[in-house]
Amino acid sequence: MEPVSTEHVTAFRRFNRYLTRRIGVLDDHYLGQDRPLGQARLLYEIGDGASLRELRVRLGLDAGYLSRMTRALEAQGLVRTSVHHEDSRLRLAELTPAGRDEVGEQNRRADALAERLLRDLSEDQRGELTAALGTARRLLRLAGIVIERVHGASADARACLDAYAADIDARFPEGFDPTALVRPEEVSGDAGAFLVAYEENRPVGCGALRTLEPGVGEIRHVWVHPEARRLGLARRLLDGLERQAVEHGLGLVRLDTHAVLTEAQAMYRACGYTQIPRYDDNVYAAHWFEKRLTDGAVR
Amino acid sequence: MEPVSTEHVTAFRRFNRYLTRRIGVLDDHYLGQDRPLGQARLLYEIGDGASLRELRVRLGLDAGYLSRMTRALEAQGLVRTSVHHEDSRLRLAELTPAGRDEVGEQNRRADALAERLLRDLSEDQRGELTAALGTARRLLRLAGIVIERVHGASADARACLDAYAADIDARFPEGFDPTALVRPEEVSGDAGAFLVAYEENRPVGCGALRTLEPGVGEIRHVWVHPEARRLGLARRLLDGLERQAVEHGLGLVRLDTHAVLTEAQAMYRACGYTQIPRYDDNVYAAHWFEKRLTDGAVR
DNA sequence: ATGTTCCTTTGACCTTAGTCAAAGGAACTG
DNA sequence: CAGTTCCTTTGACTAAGGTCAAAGGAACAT
Repeated sequence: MEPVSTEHVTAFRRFNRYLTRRIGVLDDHYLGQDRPLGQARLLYEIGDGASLRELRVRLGLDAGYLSRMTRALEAQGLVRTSVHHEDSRLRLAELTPAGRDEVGEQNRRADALAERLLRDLSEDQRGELTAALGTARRLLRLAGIVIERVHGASADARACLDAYAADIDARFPEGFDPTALVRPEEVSGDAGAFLVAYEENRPVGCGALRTLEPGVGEIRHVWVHPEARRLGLARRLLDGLERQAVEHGLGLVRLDTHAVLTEAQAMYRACGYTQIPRYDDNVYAAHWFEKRLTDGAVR
Repeated sequence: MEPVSTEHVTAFRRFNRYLTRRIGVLDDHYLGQDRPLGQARLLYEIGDGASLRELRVRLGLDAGYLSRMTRALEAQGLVRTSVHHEDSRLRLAELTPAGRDEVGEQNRRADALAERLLRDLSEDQRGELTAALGTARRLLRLAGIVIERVHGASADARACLDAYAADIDARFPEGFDPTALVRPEEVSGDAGAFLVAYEENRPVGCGALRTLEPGVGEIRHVWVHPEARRLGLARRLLDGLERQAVEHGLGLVRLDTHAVLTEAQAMYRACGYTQIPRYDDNVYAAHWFEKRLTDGAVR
C-alpha cells in the first residue's frame, strides 16, 4: 500500500476544520432549536419508524439512555411507540404528526442555513461547488468501503449473489437462470475466492474467483449495489480478485460478459484485459477476455 | 440575487450530513482522548497564547465557564496564565511544554485518522479528492465573505489602504508613494464609494470608486489580502464597485493599472473592460481601461 | 475624582449526556 | 420445559456543559 503523502492529509484536515468551524457548530444548536441535541437527533433518526434496537445501534446509545429519551419525546407528543407484531420484545417508535412537523422544521432550517451560505455565489460557482462536493463524497465513500474475503456459502455472499442474479435477470433480454451461478465450494478455500465489499458493515458489492484449469482462473459475478455505483468500486473488486488469483497461483485470469453490459466491457479493457475467443459454453456470454497477471510465466 | 436552486442546497446538505456521520462523531471523542471536549478544544485554541477575552469570543463561551476550564488546565500543568503587560484586566493563557505535547498528540491523532481514511484510495484518487476539497473550500470561503460600503475615513478603510500601499510599494520596481492614494472624501457620500470585504469580521479586501467627471467614475485600489487571493474576491469587489457606480449615476467607469500587475489586467479584460488611451497623469499607470455600464446612454 | 465600562473570578444552580447494574418479560435452543 | 439470550425498563449515579448574578479590580471618559 502506497503511503499517504502529508499533502493530502493536511488538505483533508484543513477542509474538515474549516467546515466544522463554518457550519458544524451552528448546525446542531441552531437546527435542534431549543430541544436537546440528543432528542433532536433521535427524532430525526426515527424518521419513518424504527425499532428501539435499531436506533440504539445506529446512534450508538446506551439502552437505558435511549429508553428514557424516547419516553421524553413520547411525553411531548412527538413520538408514538408500539410493540412489534412478531417479536414482542421489540419496541417500535414512529413519529406523530407533531413529530413530523418538528422534523420538517428541522429540515427547513437546515435548508435555509445552506441557502444562506450559498446565496452570495454565482450560479456557476454553485454548480462548481456542488460538483466538487459530489466528487469528494464519492471518493470518501469509496475510501470507506472495505473488501473482505468470505466463504462462498456465507450469508453475505448469498445475499450478494441473489441481488446480482435479480439484477441481471432484469437486464438480460433473455433473463437469467440462477443455477448458472458459481457453486460455493468453487470459490472457497484453495479452489477460489469470494470477495464482499462492505460499506458501513452492509454488503454493497461482490466478486468471485474460481479455478478453470491449473494456473488459469476465472473472474465471475462482479457486482455492485445500485446505490454504490459510479464510485469506482468495481475496479477495486477486480483488483482484489486479481490479487487473490496471484495468491492462488493463477497467473492468467479470464472472464466473460454479456452483450448488454457495455460499461463492464469498457472497464475490463481499461484494466488491461484483452479480448480473446470464446473459451466456455456460457450461454449468457458474448465477449471473452483475459489478462496475464504474473510476468515471465511461460504457458 | 438569483435564487439558490434546491439541487445545490440538497447537494450541500447531503455532503455535510455524510461528513459529520463519517468523521464528526469520531473526531471529537477520539481526538480529545479522555479529556473533556471543552478542555481539548480550549487547549487547541490557546495555541501560541491568547487572552481569555479572545478565547471567550472565539469559542463563544461564558466567562465563568472559561475561567474555570482554564484553571482546570492550569492545575493539570498544561497551561500557564499571566497578566497582560499593558492592560492588567486581561489574563493571558499560554501552553506549557506539557500542553504543547498534548496538542501535538491531538494533531498526530487527527493526522492518523485522516490517513486511515485516505489509505484505501489510489494516489490519483487522493489527488482528485484533495483538489475537490480545495475547490469546495475556496468557494465556501468566497461565499462567506461579505462586502460592505464604509466611509473612506473609517478604520477598516484606512487599514486596507495601508496594506494595499505597502503591498504595491513592494511590487512596483519604483516603489509607491502613499500620498497617491485617494482622499477619503473622494470616495464617500455622493462623490464615490469605498467597499471593504470582510471574512469572519476581518477586512480582507477593498476597492474604491470616485467621480472623474459628471457621468464618469474611476475604480481604484482594488486590493485583496494575500490570504484571501485566488478566491475570486477581486471580481466580486469589482462587481460591487460597478453597482455603486450605477447607483451614483456613473454610466462609464475607467481605471488604470501598473505594468507589473498582469493578472489584474487579465481580470479587467475578462470582466468586459476595453483598453483605452491614457486618460490621467498617474505616474504608476501603464494601461488604461474603461467599461460602459448603462445601455443607451449617449455621451 | 468619579462614574462607567471592561475583564475576570466565584458561588449557586440546572440540564444534558452518559454509565452501570438489576430485573422482568419474550423468544430461541436443545 | 429449563436454561440462555435478547430487548427494554428502571433506579442510582457521575461528569460535563452551561447559565446567571454578584463582586472586585483595572482602565477609560469627562
